[in-house]
Amino acid sequence: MITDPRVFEDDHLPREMLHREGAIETLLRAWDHTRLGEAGDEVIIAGPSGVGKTALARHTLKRLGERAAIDHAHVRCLGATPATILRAVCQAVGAEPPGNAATEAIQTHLAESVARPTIVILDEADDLPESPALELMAGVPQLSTVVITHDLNHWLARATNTHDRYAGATQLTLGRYGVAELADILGARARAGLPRGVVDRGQLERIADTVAGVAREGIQALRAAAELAAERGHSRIESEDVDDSFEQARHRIRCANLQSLPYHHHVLYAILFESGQLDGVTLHDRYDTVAEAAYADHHLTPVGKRSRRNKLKKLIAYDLVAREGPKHDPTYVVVDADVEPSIQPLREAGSLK
DNA sequence: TATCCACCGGAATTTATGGAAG
DNA sequence: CTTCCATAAATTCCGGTGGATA
Repeated sequence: MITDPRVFEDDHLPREMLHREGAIETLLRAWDHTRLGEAGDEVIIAGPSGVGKTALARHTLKRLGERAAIDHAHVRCLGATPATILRAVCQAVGAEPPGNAATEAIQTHLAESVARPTIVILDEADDLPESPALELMAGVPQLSTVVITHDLNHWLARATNTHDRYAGATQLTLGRYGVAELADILGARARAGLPRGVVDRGQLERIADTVAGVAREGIQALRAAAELAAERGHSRIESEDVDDSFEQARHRIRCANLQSLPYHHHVLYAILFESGQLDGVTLHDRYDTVAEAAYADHHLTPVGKRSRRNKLKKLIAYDLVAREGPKHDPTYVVVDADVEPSIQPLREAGSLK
């Protein structure tokens, strides 16, 4: 049923950004100087997950690129070190620095390589305000940044070193879409990626309403509904397909999340999956008894308790595991029993008591 | 109520690894 | 070949927290 799968990819850029006209104008104004060869203003875009902060920045930058000579870079900053960020920018302007240059050497290298106005999108920049990366980039003429974060004030409050620079930035806060607005957006995706007439306006509005205006979720739900309809042999999307689309979309994300994690996480997940739920003490005990067998034919070795806590936290962040019960001694439970572990490290290590 | 204990999670430190320059 | 710089993962250290116990 899906005629163009790319339309539903997370990083797909639509030809038009519906209902963000004002924001686009604001951004273009902030970058007006680039047409004179100067650096643009600094920009901060804030708002909740999945409302199109990144898409807005990329889309507007693309438009700007059609009429001005600029370079741009898109850096995902989550967990990135200052050197990693500077390196990514270097790469975007076509000047790879030596593989292990000192951080300051990379900055010098970058300053020499930037030949025209350059705009750097610092995506997932919530942890960035304290980072030396900002100061280093501030020292490069013709370079300006777009900071993307969830909470504008929280970010500014922590930006001590570069506060002056960013306090004067163009600040944009995006909210969740209204039901009608998001339905428009979903309609555009449907026209681009689905056959005519397989979904109606009422269904789009229902999706938009259920996901509470979060575009990313809405788009994935629409895709899931189309896939379910195809599996069930429907010639168009039925309401039962919409019913099940949300769980299907979440399920897919969870499976992908689990697959993306390293082996240690899989061991912990498999242990939890075996029982469905465990308290912290039993979980650690179980890990200890099972560890040798689980890691036997693996180049990795079992990890200590502190590290297990971090893995567990990651599993929780990925919505694979939840903590329930009192804060003190909570129970860890598998969120989705249909997400199967990829390993069974426990078979040969005896059964549970 | 005061004290104790086990776990949580932030921060600093250690360890392993790898590329590049001298 | 050795040294320098960097990253990533894991461990150590430690203060905070909340339930249990005397």
